[in-house]
Amino acid sequence: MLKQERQQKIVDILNEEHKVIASDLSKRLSVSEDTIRRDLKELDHQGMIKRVHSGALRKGPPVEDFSTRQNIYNETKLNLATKALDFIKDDMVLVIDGGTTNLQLVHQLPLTLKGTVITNSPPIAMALANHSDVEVIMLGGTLFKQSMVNLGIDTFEALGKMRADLYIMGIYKIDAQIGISVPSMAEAQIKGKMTEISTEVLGMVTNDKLDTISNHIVCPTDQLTYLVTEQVKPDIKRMYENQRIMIVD
Amino acid sequence: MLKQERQQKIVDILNEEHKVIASDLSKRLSVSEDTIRRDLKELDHQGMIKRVHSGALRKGPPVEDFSTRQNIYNETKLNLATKALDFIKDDMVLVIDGGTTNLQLVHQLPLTLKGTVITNSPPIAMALANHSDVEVIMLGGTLFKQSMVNLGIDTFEALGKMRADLYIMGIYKIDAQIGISVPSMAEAQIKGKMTEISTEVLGMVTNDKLDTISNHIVCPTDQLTYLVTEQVKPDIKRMYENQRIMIVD
DNA sequence: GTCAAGGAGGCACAAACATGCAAAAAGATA
DNA sequence: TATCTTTTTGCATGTTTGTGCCTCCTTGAC
Repeated sequence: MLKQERQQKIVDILNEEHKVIASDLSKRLSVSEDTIRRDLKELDHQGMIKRVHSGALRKGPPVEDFSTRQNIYNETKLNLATKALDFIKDDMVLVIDGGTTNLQLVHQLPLTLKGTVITNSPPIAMALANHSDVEVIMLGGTLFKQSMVNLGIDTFEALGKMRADLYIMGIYKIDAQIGISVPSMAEAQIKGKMTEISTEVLGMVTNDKLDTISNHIVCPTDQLTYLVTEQVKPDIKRMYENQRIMIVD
Repeated sequence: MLKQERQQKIVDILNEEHKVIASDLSKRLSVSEDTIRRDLKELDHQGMIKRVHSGALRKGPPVEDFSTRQNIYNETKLNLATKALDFIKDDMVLVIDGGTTNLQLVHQLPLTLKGTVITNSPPIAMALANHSDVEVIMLGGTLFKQSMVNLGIDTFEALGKMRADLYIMGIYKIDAQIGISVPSMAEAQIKGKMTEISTEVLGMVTNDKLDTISNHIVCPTDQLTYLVTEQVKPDIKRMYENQRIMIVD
C-alpha cells in the first residue's frame, strides 16, 4: 500500500470515527506503530489532523457529510468490534450476517487478513473489497432493505452446502426470558442455518438493544459460543453462564 | 507499443484504478521499470497524474469509496443512463449486472418505479434500497472485487430458475471483429445466461471503452436488442445494423 | 511516587529513484 | 534500399526514501 494512500485512509477513518488510536491503526492498516506515528506526525504537521498522546483527533468543526454515515460513529460499536477481532484468525472460514455492528467489525479487519467470508449482506461484501486475501462468498436471495440482508429459500439452500469455523451473528435483541429474537421468520431461519453450519458462534450485541421490543421470533441459541457485549446485565449473564457461553466484556 | 500509446494506457488505468504502482505497470505493459518511471515523470510534469513514491495517483478530488466515485467525473455515463431510462417501465422484471455505467443508471431510476430487479452486483442492490416498490433479488456467488459482481455456478443455476423482460448489460469492450468481450470466462458465462433468460437485451457502453484491449472471451451477442452508446463508430454501427439491433445515440 | 504505554531519534536494509551511457528502435533523407 | 539522425529503451551506478527495529526518554494513569 502506498504511503499517500495509507495517510488518506487515516484521514478518512478519522472523519468517520472522530478519533483514532495509533495501535489500532497499526493493526488495521498492517504496518508497524512506528510508521503510523510517522504518518500521524506528518498529517499533523500538514494540519490535516490533531495529534494527541496515543493517537489523533479530527481537526476543526465537525463537518457533517450528507451520506448515511450518521449512525456509523458509535463508540460502543467500535469497542465491540475491537473485542471481537481477537477471535478472528487467518485462514478461517467466517459467516458474517448483517447489521451495523458487524459492518463496523468488518471495517476494523486488518487489510492483510487471509480467509473466506460467507455473507448475505451486500454492505458487508462491499466493505471487504479492499481485503485482497479474503475470498467473499455472497449468498443470494431476496433483499430485505430494512436490514440489508438477502433472505429466502435460496439463501437457506446455499448455506446447506457450506461449513464455517465461526459465525459472527449480529443480534437485534437479547432477553433473559426468550433469548435471541429477530424481526422476521425469514431472518430467524437463516440465522438458525448459519448457526448450524458453523463450529463456533459469536454473538455481538450493544447494550442499548437489550430491551428493544417487538421481536418475537426466537432464534436457536444453544450453539452460541461467545457473547461479546459492553456490559452484561446480571440476569442475562446468569442465563448464559449456565450454558458454557463465554462472555466478553 | 508506442510510447504515446503506453502513456495513454497508464492514464486510462489510473482512471479506473485510482492508483498505480510502478513495478506493476512494468509487468502489465512489458517494459522496464525505468521506462515506467520516465513515463510517470513526464505525465506528472504535464499535470496528467500525481507522482508519488512507488507509483502515481490520479489527479483531482480524492476518491473515497465506490459509491461516490462514479458521480463526480462522468458526464458520459450520466447521459447514457438517461437514454436507457426510456426502455424501463413499471412492472418489468429487469436483470442488471455490474459496472459503473449500470450503477449510474440505477441511481437515475425514479423512486416510484415498480418492478423486480435481479442483479449479481452488491452495489446495484444497495443503490435500490430506497426504491420501496422494487423487489430486489440478489444472485449469490463468489464476489469478483475488480468489477464487484458475484459469479460462479450458483449464480448460473439461480438464473436458470428466472425469466426477465429486459437485461441491462454493462459492456466492457465492443469490437467490430469479435463483438462483446469480457475479462473472464466466469463473467462471460453469466452474461450469456442473463441474455438467455431475458426477452430483450440492452447493452450500454461508453465510447472510450471501444478500444480497450485485453479481453478475449466472447460473449454471445445474437440476442442484443438495443445498444446505447455515445457515438457509435461506423464499423460497429454497420455490424449491428445487419442484426436488427437498435442503436441509440 | 511507580510503572506500563507511547514517543523520539538513530540505525539498517530493502525498495525505489535519478543519472549517464550504450544499444536498439524509429524516423528521415537520399 | 541503404545510411544517417533522433528518439527511446534497458542496464549499471550511486543516492534517496520508506519502513521496521532498537534504545532511551516522556507521558499519564494509578
